[in-house]
Amino acid sequence: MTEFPQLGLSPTTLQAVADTGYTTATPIQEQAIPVALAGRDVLGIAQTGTGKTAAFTLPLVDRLSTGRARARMPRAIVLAPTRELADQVAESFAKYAKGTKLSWVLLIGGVSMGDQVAALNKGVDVLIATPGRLLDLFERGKMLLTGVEIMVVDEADRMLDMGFIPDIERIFKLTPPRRQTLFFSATMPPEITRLTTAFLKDPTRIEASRPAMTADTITQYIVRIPTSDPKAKRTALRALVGREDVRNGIVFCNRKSEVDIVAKSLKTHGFDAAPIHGDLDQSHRMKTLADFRSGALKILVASDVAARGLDIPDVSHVFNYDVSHHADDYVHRIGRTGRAGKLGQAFMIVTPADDKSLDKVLKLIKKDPEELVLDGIDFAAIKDGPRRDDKRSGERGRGRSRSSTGAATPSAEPVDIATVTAAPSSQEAEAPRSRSRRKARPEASVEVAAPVAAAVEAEAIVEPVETARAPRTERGADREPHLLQSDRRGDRKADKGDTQRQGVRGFGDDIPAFLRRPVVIRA
DNA sequence: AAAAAAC
Repeated sequence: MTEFPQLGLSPTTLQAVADTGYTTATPIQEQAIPVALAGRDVLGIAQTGTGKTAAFTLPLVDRLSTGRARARMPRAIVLAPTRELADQVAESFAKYAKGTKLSWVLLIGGVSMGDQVAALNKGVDVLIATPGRLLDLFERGKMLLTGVEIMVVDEADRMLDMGFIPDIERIFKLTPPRRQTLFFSATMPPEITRLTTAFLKDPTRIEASRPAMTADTITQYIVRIPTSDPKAKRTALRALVGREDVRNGIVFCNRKSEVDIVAKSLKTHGFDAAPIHGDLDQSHRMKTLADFRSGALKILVASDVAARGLDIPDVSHVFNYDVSHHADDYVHRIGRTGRAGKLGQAFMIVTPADDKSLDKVLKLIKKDPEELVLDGIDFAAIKDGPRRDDKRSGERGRGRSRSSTGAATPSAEPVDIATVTAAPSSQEAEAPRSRSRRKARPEASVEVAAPVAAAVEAEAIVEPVETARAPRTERGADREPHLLQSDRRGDRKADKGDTQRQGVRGFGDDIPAFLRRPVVIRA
């Protein structure tokens, strides 16, 4: 048990810590803070919930508080994989840099650049950033990174998953080699090891005592249902959420479209729920998360954007509406509950189609969660019941379905107070032959107006020639403007109508016949 | 089978 005052932090920083109410350092803090204060590199193998953020924020604040930033010359960078995590780090700065003159700015995408640029111009000590926006601003000449004294990389293995490693590498190279680096990752796959050997100097390796694969504070349950029909799954979910005493809970889905549908279904049935995923605009994401944190929102329906790292101290329930395809995602998801010594419960709805994924999860967690049986739901009736018109649009997993989801009418689905009882063991309920999910949507083929599709084709055809003449820049800003405007997202809609008249760009009046034919792209 | 991240 180490108390914060023993770690060598300055009185100002210690005061800020005291104000938060923390007195005892976590193992990762206890080990990393003295090393970081001494100016040495740290390689921290630790997951969220171990106090990692404070482990780098505190020494960062302490070491930077003596100097002052110049315009466009930040002194430190903290990189995080998602916008929400970056924001979380910024909150940590707000707490711990309180008594200092340090300034910081959150550089993330999805929000206007104006304030970010203004802060850079004025001079800001710490950039807390996602890689894309940081590089974007750098390329626009908004800052120099030659004055960076400390660089922090958080959740490096997740950055790897997300394909950020080249960006991280690039940012490393833009900062001076003599900088101090604090590098954190929950796991150390080879690619991450390569990065650390290339960019860290004689780092002190610190391993936070590996928390058990899943914490003992989390009780896990499996809820098997006999069909993977989305409507049946939603019914099961609502029954489950309804019978639990949910103070606040997160429902995880595998797809963004499903997140929307499930959130809507819960709302329609009177639950206080809201969706969060990467297609929602950033201010909306932030507000939803803030509401959930403050308790103003009870149920967060989320994609895996919220699976890792988010630190919400007191989540009572996690519901896995879908089984994660990657077992480690499951561990991260349920890790949103049972935090800070609190008790949590995690449920996973399992359909016959999930066998493979479930096996992987069970193998990883090395536990055998108790099985619950949802009584009182007639799954066969849901599946085979009278087909309503809007049902199909609800299942049209592509684009926005106009007429809401099958769940729009409360009476449509036999919901209600299904009772849940512990099952003796394996359950005999045989799965009615589950209609193959993907086949059930011929709508998934999309008819595309000829010129648009043609433009898409045209890229493939013309590109080699263009490339030979003048290599494109990586980031797309300087693409040949006369060719393919239409594959840029924002332009697509506009072009659809226009190109009909204009023909296909780049072909003048001589459009090959095959480009004029309607094209069907299969999903 | 997916999600995330820049305009």
